[in-house]
Amino acid sequence: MSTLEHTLPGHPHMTRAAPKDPTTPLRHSRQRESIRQFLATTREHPTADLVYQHMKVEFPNISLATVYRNLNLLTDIGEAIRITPPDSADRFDGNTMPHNHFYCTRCKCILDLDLDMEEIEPLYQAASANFDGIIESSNTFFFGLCGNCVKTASELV
Amino acid sequence: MSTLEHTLPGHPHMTRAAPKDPTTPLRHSRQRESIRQFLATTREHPTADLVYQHMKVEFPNISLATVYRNLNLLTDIGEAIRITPPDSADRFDGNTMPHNHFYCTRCKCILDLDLDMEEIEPLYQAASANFDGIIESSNTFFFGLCGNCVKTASELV
DNA sequence: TACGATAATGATAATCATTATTGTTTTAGG
DNA sequence: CCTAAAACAATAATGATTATCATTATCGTA
Repeated sequence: MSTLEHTLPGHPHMTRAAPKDPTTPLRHSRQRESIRQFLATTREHPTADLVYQHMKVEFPNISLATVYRNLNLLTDIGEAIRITPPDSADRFDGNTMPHNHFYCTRCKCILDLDLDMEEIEPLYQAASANFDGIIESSNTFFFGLCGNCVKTASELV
Repeated sequence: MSTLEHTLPGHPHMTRAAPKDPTTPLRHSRQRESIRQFLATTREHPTADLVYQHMKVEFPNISLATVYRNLNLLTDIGEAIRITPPDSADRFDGNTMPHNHFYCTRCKCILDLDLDMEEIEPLYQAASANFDGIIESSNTFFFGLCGNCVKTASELV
């Protein structure tokens, strides 16, 4: 396992939404379990609001706050990854294996990139070299047009 | 010049704040000039609000909207870079030379990283390889503790 | 030098994403 | 069962950013 596999997953800001005392174990909740499940199966990198819409099927009166609470919680405990695009709401990804993301500037979809994380390792090393702090993780984001948008754009000519 | 030097600067979302017709040249404005100047000289990667505070010295009744408008405009025309941290307001950087950023998860400062952009090129190539869209730019963000925070943290023991 | 078209501004309302608050319901251990 | 507190739903509040609109500044031209 590379160093990166330890350090890359998730954005590192803590917003624990549950027990005051972080040593007390989490209690079970059907809502959280369902959110976790949904993230585990979808590849759509949904926003909090999309997760909310989806949860309403099973829990007609779930609260948006509950969705946020649990997305933050899952992110904090490393069971989800938060993705922060420059111009829209955060997305969440249940796939915590280190991987990279692509952001389509036209349709604003987020796609996984099939890019070996080993590629990033030297970058990480190089960055740590002449830096007097401690680099704990890195995150590479790619921008451009997704396949669909390229097709659509060419049809518009 | 590498491909990257063309594509890396700035986040690629357009929010033009000025002329309806983008072919008409920009008019001069003292506020915009001052904002541009401030970005050019500072290394602090200020938020819109910090720019606003700074501008108020010279323009006591400048509007925050004007600051946002011009920061967006400068970003659009490639004279500034927008940096979007995962948990706080956007920062702006007048240095449009391709470079990377470090984000301190403790004090939330943003620092430039002395990392040769050549390091990133292979990553960019690799990402483009098996991807059916068009990758136009990439952005690598590093997280961790800055030098000051490392020092402070060790003193607290 | 004044004039007119419109870009740019200041003031502020509106929007959007997210977090905080509060009272109620669930969970899980005794 | 009973109870403490975790988790919830509902919703108010916050923070960042954008939209609106009436006024002012810029700049080419009369």
